[in-house]
Amino acid sequence: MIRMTEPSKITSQSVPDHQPAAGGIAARARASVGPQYLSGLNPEQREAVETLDGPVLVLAGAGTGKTRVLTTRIAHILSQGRARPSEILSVTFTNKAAREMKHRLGQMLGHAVEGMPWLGTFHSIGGRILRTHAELAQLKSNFTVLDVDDQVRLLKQLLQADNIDDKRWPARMLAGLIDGWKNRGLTPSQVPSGEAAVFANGKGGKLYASYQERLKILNAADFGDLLLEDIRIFREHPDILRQYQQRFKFILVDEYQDTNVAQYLWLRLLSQAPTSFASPRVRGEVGSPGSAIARPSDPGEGDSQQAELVEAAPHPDLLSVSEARRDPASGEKEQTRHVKNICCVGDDDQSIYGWRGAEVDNILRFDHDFPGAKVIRLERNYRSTGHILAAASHLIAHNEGRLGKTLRTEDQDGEKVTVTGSWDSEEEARGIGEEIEQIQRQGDKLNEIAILVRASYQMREFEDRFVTLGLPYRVIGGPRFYERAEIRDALAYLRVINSPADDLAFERIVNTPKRGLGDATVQMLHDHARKRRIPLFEAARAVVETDELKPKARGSLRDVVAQFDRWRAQREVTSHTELAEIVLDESGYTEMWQKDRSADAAGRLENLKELVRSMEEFENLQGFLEHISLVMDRDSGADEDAVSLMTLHSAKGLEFDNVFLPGWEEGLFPSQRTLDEQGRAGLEEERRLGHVGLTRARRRAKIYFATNRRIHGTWSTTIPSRFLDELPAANVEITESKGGSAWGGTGGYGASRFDDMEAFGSTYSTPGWQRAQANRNRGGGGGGNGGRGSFEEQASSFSSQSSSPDFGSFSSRRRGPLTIEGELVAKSTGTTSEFSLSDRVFHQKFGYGRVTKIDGNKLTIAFDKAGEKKVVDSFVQRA
DNA sequence: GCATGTGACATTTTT
DNA sequence: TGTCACATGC
Repeated sequence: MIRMTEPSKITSQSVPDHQPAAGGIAARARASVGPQYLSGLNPEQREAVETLDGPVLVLAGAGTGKTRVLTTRIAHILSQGRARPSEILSVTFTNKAAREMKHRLGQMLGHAVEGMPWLGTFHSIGGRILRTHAELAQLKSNFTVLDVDDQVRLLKQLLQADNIDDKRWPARMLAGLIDGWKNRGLTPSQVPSGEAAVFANGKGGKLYASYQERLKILNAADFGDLLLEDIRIFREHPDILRQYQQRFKFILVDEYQDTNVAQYLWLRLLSQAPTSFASPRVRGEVGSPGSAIARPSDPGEGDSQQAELVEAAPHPDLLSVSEARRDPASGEKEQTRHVKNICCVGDDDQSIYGWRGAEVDNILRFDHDFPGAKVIRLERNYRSTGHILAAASHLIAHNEGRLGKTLRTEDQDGEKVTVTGSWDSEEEARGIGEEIEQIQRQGDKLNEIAILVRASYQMREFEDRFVTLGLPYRVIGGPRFYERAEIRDALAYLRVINSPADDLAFERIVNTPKRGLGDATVQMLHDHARKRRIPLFEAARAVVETDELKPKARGSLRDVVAQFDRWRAQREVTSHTELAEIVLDESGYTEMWQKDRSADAAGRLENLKELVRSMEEFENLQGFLEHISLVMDRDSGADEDAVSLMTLHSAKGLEFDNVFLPGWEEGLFPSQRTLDEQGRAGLEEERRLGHVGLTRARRRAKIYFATNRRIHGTWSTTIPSRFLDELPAANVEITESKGGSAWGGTGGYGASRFDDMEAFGSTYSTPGWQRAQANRNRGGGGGGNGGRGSFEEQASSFSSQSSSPDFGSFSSRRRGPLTIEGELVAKSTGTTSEFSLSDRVFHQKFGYGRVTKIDGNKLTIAFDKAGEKKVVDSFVQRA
């Protein structure tokens, strides 16, 4: 799997990163919790583990064993007797990371993990703290955590109530703004008025305030509140803060580069050593809405933001904070004398969530925020071969705002990173498909192959291709489990049972499945509820006693109310899992999906079962609902051998032997939109994304760019990404597109295109091309003016030759047999298909259809919804 | 209240 | 191009 030059260290070093060492570390650690667990560490890792006192920043480059350091550090703290498990606060961003840490700790320590109650995500721990002190945030401890969808629906109602045109001012936008404010630690009164004014002609701030009010009435909190309300409580109740400060002897933070301001503040408050007296400083001195402060990296925007902030929001917290940030002498030293043992692990070069509020600044300024901090760099990479690492390092070196690390490996050079140009995105997909088959023939597992795209719309082409090839693939990412409609519906039923005041949940399911209770009815209920200041459910109960509704709706609504009353009664005598089954059944919800003929109905029913199954892990309905929105993960389902298809973002933290990186073109990657919106900072983040992509690869990294890409239906000509020029020539090899050669042969297209392929290879790094880029960057993407450089002129002349290079026009020019499809048929065609013409079939992705043509094991199927597709017969089943 | 048509719109997404 | 949200018509 991993080849390195020092065999003796290989196992000890790299195995825990990939699989449990058979009876190794875990067993030894259990036998005697001695220093054995330290033995496999390199000197830097060891230092990161053993430096227990004071603030520590571990800059852990990609593949340098960051999780290992974190878990070993915890083991070390415990084995040294410096703290009990319940005295260690250990936060991650994702449930996956938290689980991974628990798992590894379990291996090292046996059962001690059970006693690590404070290892979890920021939000789950924040939520836990908030539930403990809910009343201080005007909530009950059983408050509901709203997801984005609920959030938006709630905001929509507020907009309507305020007569704001939600076409012009979409609720989603407001949700984004509020989220952003919360990410920055700003309560409604703290939002700079300039910013609050950008929405709906100055109503933004007021809407934020009324949104918060509504949340309290609904006994609900959104994700942002889980941290922001903690911060507020900590600030307003120093005694409570002190309690936590005393409890947590050690704090560990994973992926520190991804923390936002709120998370920073939260950590910062908790990381101060408890003072014996209520500190008069706690309020003013701690914390900083850092993003409101100028980033050193983008002067223009930052300055104005800061000016605006200071001028517009003379909130004591903000002012003292910005001063503290700017002037290290102002009280900060004093304060940090009391900073306790906090260890943050992260990699500024992998900060790719700036657009979501992550502050690279947090990591860049760590030693400023925590003076006296020890900074330890992990630079030895145990993952990638030399060429890959060199390419990634060289690329990221073009960024200016970074702390700087030099990754090194003792691995061999391996294969060079390849860069391949294709005529268009279809050819790119064909070429990659072919290379994957080749890799597969060499005996590599499909599980060790990943395609990492910048934007999810790129996936489609690959999916189509893989479906025709019969190549198993899985898409990673997409909607999370609890975000799926069927799960949210089911949860809504349970929420209404658990908390009759949950109007959002009630509204969601009152007419799902359809019961003839449409907008008019719901509107009526709303009026009633508002007039009498009661929840919707109670309004419904009252309204069915009147004759305000038509008989049909009235009966229907009466049934709903009666059902919920019954279910609530049953709750006392039935287990929560059973209750869930009863509810889904009696409500007609399950039946609704059983009747549904669309392709994903079966999957939805499966998800519902999975939901009920997952409830067993919780003691009761209440406990389940409290955690569901925070800990429910999408199912990974990595058991079968398949190629992974995902965005660069979701690839962070993963690794594969073979990594394909398509779509390295200006506009797509780096994304034009990011460039437009974030300027240079955006470009650097895109570059980090490229760095993340490359460093996912262990043995092979392959980059692609196409000259023509279809974006939203129309073909447009693109130019290769500037990042290609930033790769080091010595570690990169320019290759030809395999997909292109499939047409090989004679005649106009194939030949000229092939020539052009070579032109790509040699042209994209010429001075002319460089100049073209420089012009483009300066000139801001106008139409085809002169002086653009040879490459694009060449490219656009191609596009005029073929205004629409779609599959049809190509295949009609095709001469010889097409090897890709030929091979496919030949491979498994010995068996004739078990299907016959006009058979009714079902396909996972396309749904139901009828077979219209049979060619060996290859079927042409006219799908009811998806139209005509060619599909390998093993992918469909009889309907 | 529901099915069908029409227009706007299109990154990345831990919790 | 394809999806999704809304509006119109039955």
